[in-house]
Amino acid sequence: MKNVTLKHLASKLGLSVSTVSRALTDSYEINVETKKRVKALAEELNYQPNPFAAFLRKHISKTIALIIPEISNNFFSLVIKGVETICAEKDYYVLIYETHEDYKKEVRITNHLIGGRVDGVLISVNSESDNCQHLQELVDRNVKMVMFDRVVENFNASKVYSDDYDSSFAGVSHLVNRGCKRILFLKAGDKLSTMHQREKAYFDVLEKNNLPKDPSFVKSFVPSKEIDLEDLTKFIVEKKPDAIFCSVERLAIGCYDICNNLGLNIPNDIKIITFSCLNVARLLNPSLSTISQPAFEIGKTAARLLLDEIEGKNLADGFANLSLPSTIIKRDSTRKSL
Amino acid sequence: MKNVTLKHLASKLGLSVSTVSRALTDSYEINVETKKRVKALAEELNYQPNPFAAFLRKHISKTIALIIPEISNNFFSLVIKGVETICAEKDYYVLIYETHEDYKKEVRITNHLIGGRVDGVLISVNSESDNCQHLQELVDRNVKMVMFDRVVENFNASKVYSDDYDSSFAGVSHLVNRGCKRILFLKAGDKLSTMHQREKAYFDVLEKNNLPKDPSFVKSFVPSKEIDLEDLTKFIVEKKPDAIFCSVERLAIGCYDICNNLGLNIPNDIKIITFSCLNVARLLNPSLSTISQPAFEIGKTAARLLLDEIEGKNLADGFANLSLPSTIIKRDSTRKSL
DNA sequence: ATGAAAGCGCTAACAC
DNA sequence: GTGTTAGCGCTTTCAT
Repeated sequence: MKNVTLKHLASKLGLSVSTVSRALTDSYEINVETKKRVKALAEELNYQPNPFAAFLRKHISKTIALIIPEISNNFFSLVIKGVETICAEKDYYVLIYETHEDYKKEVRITNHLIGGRVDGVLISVNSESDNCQHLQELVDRNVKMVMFDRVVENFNASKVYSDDYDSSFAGVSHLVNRGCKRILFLKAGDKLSTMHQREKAYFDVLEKNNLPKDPSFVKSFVPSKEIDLEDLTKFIVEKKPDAIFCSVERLAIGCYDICNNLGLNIPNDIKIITFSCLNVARLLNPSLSTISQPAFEIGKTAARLLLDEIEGKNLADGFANLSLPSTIIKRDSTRKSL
Repeated sequence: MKNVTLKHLASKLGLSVSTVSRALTDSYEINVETKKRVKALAEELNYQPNPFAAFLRKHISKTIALIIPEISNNFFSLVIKGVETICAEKDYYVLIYETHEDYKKEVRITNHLIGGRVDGVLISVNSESDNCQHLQELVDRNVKMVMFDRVVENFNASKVYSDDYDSSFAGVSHLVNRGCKRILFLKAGDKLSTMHQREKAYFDVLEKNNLPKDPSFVKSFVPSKEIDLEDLTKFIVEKKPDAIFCSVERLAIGCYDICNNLGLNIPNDIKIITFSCLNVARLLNPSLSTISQPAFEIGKTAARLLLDEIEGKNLADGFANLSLPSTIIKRDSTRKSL
């Protein structure tokens, strides 16, 4: 069975291609009866317009790209869900790309998008680079862009992120309130503004509470690599922390494993809190205290901003800059020690 | 900045469009020097071919669709990763669609794909329907298809799934070996062959061990809905099981919560084993025994089959039918009772 | 109210 | 080797 085209419909109906096209788009100039006939046959043969041909004329693909570091990650898969929700409503299609935290892959992807494959891009940048030329080029070629979560501070685009500073401040303060004095901060990457915010909050809490601010208590991990558990174990043994503030879920999971190995009791020996959207955090042993970013909302908000921009419903005053609140949930991993 | 087209390049170089096109595809008929000049300029201006125009000529989009019930699900997000891995290698692009277990959405999606948007489709069908006309229509219009995990038995397409019967048999046998006699089976949906396999294995184990085969010990949940915890609680209270065999992770999580509420100890009062790809299963309280399907492998294998089919590297003998082995991991939730 | 024809950017058959 | 031309399926002037 061949695909049904306008031409087919036209010849079957004894009409011209252009009439059929107009009938299907409900043009006011077309006779009501004709419209009915056309639509009936289109329905019957299940005519589906060829999106590529339409694009070539209109330069609108009704497709956006979603560029993220990793799909199998609770945070990002919730973001995807949010994006899909909005795009489905507005009949946009979503192309998902993974960078695996690799700058080169990110460049390859954005180059690929230059050809005019998509109307816009939602991106959470990789954590390894601060060079944004490839992003600028996309924007220059009129591909709309909205950044989310991992945003580039000095880049001209709308941005949606979470309240990294405030929620980190609350998280570390919670540890201090539980009596912790030797708090490690485990970072994922050095270049992201999100990480800078979290680190700043960490030190500010220490300062506010007159606790020593020791830079050697901060350790940075390369997000694209497996966590080096041996290395982390050494670090923990050496620093003898009474708490760990993790900036990503994977680090907290690693800490759980290490504490189990070392026979350290959570929370009596060490308390742990982490950024995470893990839905079974309450069922862990012990249940894990989390700072949960509003991933689904971030996805929805970023998608809405992007589609508005694509459709010209632009904000009068330049770019949006939205911070959405995270939720801090205190569970047993930061319970008072016995 | 306008997008760079072949026309631009051609006029800048004083060549015809077709020469430029051929130079870029490394046609043997083009002068080496010319090729160099063309490629240099293309590089300089970062020329990216318009994929829509190319498609319109060649009817090859180098894009496939991946249709799954849910993205934020450990199993499916690993499948996505597998698919992406293969497709990235071969320079194919992946369009991800979610059905949310909704038959109508699935039809809407497949209709959308009829227009010629993709060269092929990877699908894990929704669990609510047994009508495959919409899938047949896609295939009829020459869109290649490979089914994975949730396959339709009597549909003509290559299929990749896991060893549902064998792994279920092993899982239920494990419970019986631990001394369990009142084992509940919690199903997700009634229409999928995967569920039939799992159910058959469940009853076969009971029969083999001369345990009563009581159909009222099987309960079916609608996968698209939130689990009704009250209802499930009643069921557990009424049946007084000593073990629960869950066919999806969400059900096991629900059981954990219920046992916590009822003050039932896992594994002493009730043992639990479930199909799941949860990577923190070992850290739950108690650690959760799982049957883990090879999600990443399933994704890779299905993608390979599909791309081969698209590129005409067809299997001589019709369709592939591959079953990949799951891994059963025995943890504390099925530990011997004290 | 309908049709004819041009053109989106690209490829490929056919000249020369 | 390179240019000319037609056409993929669609939308959109411009005619009628």
